[in-house]
Amino acid sequence: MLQIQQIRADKDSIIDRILKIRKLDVTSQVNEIFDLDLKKRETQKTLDDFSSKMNIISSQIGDCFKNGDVDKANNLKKETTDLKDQIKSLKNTFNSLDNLIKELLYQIPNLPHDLVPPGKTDEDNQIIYSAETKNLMNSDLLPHWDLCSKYNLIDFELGVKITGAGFPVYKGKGAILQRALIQFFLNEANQNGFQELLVPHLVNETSGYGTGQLPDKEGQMYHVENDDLYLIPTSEVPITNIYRNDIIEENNLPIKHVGYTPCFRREAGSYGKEVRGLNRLHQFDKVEIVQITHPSESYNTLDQMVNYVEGLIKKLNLPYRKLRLCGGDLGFTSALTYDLETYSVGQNKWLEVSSISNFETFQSNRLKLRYRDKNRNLQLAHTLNGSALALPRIMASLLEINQFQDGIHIPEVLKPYTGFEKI
RNA sequence: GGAGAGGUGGCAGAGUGGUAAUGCAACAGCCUGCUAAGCUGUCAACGAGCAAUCGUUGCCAGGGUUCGAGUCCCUGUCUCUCCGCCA
Repeated sequence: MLQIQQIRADKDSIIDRILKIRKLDVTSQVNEIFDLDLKKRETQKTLDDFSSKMNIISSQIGDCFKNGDVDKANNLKKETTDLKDQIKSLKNTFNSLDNLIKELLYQIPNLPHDLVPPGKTDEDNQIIYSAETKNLMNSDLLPHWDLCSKYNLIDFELGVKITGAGFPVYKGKGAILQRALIQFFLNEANQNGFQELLVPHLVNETSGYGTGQLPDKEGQMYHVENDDLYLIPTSEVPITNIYRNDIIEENNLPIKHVGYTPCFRREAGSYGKEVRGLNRLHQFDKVEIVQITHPSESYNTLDQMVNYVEGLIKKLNLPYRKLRLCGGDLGFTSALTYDLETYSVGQNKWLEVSSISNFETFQSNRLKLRYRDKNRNLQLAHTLNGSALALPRIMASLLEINQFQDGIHIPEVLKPYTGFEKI
């Protein structure tokens, strides 16, 4: 959530920027917030004055009772009745203004960074690097779903039987390969200074708001109504929320975590070949890296994280490309996002395997995640996260590009983890 | 799931209706050959003011009673103990 101070200071440039880069018009919401904020502060001033009067009278009454001056006390009591009503109604006004402002603030997306290209759809994303794919195309190559049934690696039908579409069952070497990838990603992250966490797969409503999934993506999460808990759509939610309401000493920054969890997404509205095979699932595995940094460091950190994830893809020998997301494609909470996509030779298309974002203070403001600076003042920290990596599409690309007459060859770096060299 | 007890600042821990003691830790300043100690202040949110500063709020959350609530009442929630169930 944007800080109210930003809107007070410079609301027009916020409106401009979101319109120009994200192609989203928030004029009326921002102006309304601005006006309501004025009213809110006015209300607080009167409320404070009245409360102050009330406090003074109350303590006078206390003194009177101590001195046995009951008549005077009773007279003073009469004075308070009016005051009391006014305070009550001012408080109601204040609270409803406060809630209105919050609701509206929740609807304003993050301000895009200078590097974000303007644009509406994924066609406006900037391609920063792309592997050459011409030589890779070959109509004999099978898509991964065919490979999965040919070698009995993943059974999509079985998942339908026991749960529903989008919940595949991994079998035998398919399951082992999946586990090997997870282990590989976790070990690499550990070696790069990310502390590993194993976190809950369900979170409460507050956590959902903390990282911004709520209210923006309400319909995308599975909701357990009996206990009012949500299945996590990414481990970003539990990991970042660990630091909700926390104050971190400046010299403990940056904080670096890695976590593996399954992720659950309802993916309402998805259909057709977009959801074929491993392309889009309701439950999938992901290793996620999260960092909390000093504001002055967050963009360096973002670059490092992107480099790190690129390194993983390179070690797996997968052709990939790197995109800088345009305003329209940029997530609600993000200020700058890079996507990494690996090439699917069996489908002749790019698959998003990682999304790495800097949220600046957008999440930390909601989370009240702060650090204490050199002057002992509290400042909002910056939060970042990225997939490192999302398993299903890596699996898809990997199976497809390593298919040969004699089977599927396991990439060199994974052999120690799988214990076999070929499927 | 049933019964009981409890939730107070970074931590520890007082406080049963009069406006949050005290200790430890941390930070800043002062003081003293050095160190230790000592003294003073700070340590949450919001608002007003150029500022020193001032006001309001804050004792798990939300309501209520009262001139006044950490304290009394109601609801929720979490923790602990006992019982039940269980990998």
